[in-house]
Amino acid sequence: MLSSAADEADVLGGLNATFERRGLRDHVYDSILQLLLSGEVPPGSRLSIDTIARRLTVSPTPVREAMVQLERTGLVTREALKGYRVAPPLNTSQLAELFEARLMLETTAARLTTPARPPMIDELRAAEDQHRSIGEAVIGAMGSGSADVALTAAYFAADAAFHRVVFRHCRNHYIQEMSEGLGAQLHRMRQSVQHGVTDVREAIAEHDAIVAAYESQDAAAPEAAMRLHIEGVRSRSLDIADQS
Amino acid sequence: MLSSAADEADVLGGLNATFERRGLRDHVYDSILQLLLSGEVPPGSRLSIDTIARRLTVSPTPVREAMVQLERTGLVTREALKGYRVAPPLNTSQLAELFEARLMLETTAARLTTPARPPMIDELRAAEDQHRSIGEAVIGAMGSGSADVALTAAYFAADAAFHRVVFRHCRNHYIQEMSEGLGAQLHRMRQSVQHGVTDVREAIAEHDAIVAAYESQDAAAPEAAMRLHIEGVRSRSLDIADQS
DNA sequence: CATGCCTATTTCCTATAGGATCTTCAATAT
DNA sequence: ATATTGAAGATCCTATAGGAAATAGGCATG
Repeated sequence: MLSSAADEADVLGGLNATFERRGLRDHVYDSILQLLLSGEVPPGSRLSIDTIARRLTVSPTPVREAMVQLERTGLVTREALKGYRVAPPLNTSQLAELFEARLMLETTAARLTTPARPPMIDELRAAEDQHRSIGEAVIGAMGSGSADVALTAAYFAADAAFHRVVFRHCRNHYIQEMSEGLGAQLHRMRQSVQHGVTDVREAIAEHDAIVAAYESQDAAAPEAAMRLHIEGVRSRSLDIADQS
Repeated sequence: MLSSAADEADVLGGLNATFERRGLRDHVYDSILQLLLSGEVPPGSRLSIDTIARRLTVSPTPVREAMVQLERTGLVTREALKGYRVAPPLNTSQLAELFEARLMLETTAARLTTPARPPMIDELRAAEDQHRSIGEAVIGAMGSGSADVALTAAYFAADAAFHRVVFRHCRNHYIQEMSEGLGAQLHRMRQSVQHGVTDVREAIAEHDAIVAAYESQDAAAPEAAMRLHIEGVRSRSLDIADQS
């Protein structure tokens, strides 16, 4: 994500290091988002405006604006005159709705990217290689019994990157935006499930099937492969959710 | 402690119906939204924070929060240190993307509401009656050559209400939210096309076909009818857009 | 002992003020 | 005549202060 900024720094020799014209509001937004996605704050916790402002050494106004932005993503809830709270975890029915929406988005994106252009297949294959290598590391760590937080986070990031390749190439800003909107909810789900990742082998196999479907020149194959993958993730996740 | 509050609400019935505690921010949001949807402000106009604040006799802070909220809907654009502007009109490719996304949402919603429960069909039929009556008034006004702004606004509202019935009954908050997000963009499109409404007869016929499809007990019929409708709206709108 | 009421503190919400930045417009040099 | 430069005005952005509401705790009462 920082690669473009790093490239500029290489060319310009780090001249305009602090020339970002992004306003203080966006930095505050990133900080709070990172705090929420890290999972350090349990759901239902109060997010005091000026407490956050003091910890970031800014005034409450930009914090308030970042909160409005976060409210629309669904990560925080707001009650008038009572402040903001971390959104409660998703229940089973909300989880089902989330997967239904994701199934719609991913299958549509797969259909819109068929037939696939060569650069997309290259990117997809590279993303899957990354996903597979990290996934095998996760499997190795599972054998030793240690649940590495950073490793699972990297795994989820690689998985998300794989799917993002498809959305990026479907050339539809609205669908892409909807997908990113669901991304935050997905992260919220993973926190609530919390038992780590248990379906690495299945995910790798299904991703490989998706890549193969794009290469097969069959017009209906990518959408079908993507549907199988999302439905597989859904059934596996709902099983885990039912156990708890 | 929570049970007592619920009991009190039951006992008191609908006594405190209009005591919404909605903060000043939401009122400002509604005001600016109405201003934008009215079409009085041309695209690209600057939306000065404190000018709006003075006209609404509030402080700039709630206006700023409402702007953040509007920015995420795509109705206004923000440039750091340069302020907010009314979003520019949609070009042809954006229009195509918008209809592609809408096609995905509406067909999915139609599929999720099949088979239809009786109350939904009743609501749908009532919404279509409303749409038809207003549509016939629009046709009559077109014959006399007068383009009534309020009448066309009512027509678009009736059309949106018809589609909203389906989304409300598909029981998926995420899809419903996405649909409402596209609603603002749709309104923006209608302003840019601006030539009034020219496909009233086609829209009424296609809506009737949708209702008939729900009544037919054919599991695939509603989605197909909805697809035909959206594709019809798309081709008619893109034709108009190409002419201009 | 349980319940309702009252007060104090914390927090949110709005308003106002000052510093930094962009835009506009006029003047000047080429 | 055109492009550049400079300053004035307006606007945005951030910080601080005060009023209003909610929460927590203590106290009186049935």
